[in-house]
Amino acid sequence: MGRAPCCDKANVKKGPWSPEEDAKLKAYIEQHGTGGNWIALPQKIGLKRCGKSCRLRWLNYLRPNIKHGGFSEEEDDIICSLYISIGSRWSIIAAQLPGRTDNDIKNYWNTRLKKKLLGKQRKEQARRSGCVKQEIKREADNFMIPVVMNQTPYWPQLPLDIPPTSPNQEAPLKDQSSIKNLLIQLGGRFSDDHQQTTTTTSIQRPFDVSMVTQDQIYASSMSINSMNSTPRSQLPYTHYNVSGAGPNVIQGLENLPVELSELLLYSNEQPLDGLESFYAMDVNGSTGTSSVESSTTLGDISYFSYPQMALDYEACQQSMLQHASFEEYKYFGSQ
DNA sequence: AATACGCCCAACCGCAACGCC
DNA sequence: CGGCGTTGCGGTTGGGCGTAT
Repeated sequence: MGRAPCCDKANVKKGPWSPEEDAKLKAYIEQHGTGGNWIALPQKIGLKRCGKSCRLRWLNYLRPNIKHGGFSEEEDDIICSLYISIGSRWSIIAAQLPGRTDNDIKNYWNTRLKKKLLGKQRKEQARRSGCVKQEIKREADNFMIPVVMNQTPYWPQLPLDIPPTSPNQEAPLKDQSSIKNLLIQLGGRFSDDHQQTTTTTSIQRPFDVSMVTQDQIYASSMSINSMNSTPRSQLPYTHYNVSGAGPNVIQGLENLPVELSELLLYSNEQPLDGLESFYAMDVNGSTGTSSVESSTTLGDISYFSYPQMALDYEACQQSMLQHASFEEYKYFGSQ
């Protein structure tokens, strides 16, 4: 027997809301609030709607100061940057964009931004010759990669020495610098924040797993997960170096179509529109290539020797791995 | 003009977290 | 501490609309 439905599905209206329904709901909430009980609300006001549906309608459409469409370049920047850092945590991303709803951002990402970014990647990819793919595969053999657990690629969530996140850090980020701070904690760097970033992060990667205890890894994992309402996998992760370890394939990606794997490997090679503020810098502190929008040539994967950039690369890979669907592969990877 | 196709977005669904008893 | 109801979240769906053929 399954869970009891939240409402009598046979007796609720579904589909688009009428202006009358909107008016009823809006008037009631503006006057009385939600009463802390969405389930009971539709009955109170005589709406044949599920409580969840009322809540969604209010939050996504009727609530004051909601903006629809017309995303600015700055908003694009923020969405892209946060997505690369934390993935599809739409509610968190929406919290940084006043007037935007998670649903709106999710739709915007899925229908436009993602295509914009991946489309650019594909263009760049197509521009490059097949021999370049060979090159990056060879270089990838020297990349520190995560162990596959239960056949599911598990990419590290965070730098090991990020300080524990305080509850205060869950407060909404009100401005670009706050967002930068968040991204810095997550491994990003910005061209105009050299001094700050070099002091707030001191990532040592690739690292020797033998020097890190499982407890440390787990504690770090938990600290970053604490930023999010829903902790992700809490499995400890382990790195090992596959240099000279046989198959010419990245562990953890072998179950993915090779084109997708390559797309992931390409994912930080060229500038992406809307990410201008999300820069990495090299060890000399000069503004330059970023993990996300690196201009690093394929033959030059020196960013692996730059700890920060290796981290950014991982973040990008992780994000792509976790969120690239097979449909994307079919669409982008087969063209 | 008719039809097919693709895009966009509002809304739904299922699940996990949360909170109360 | 466990059960249950509610809330919040992210993925998915389906219909409207614009564009291409």
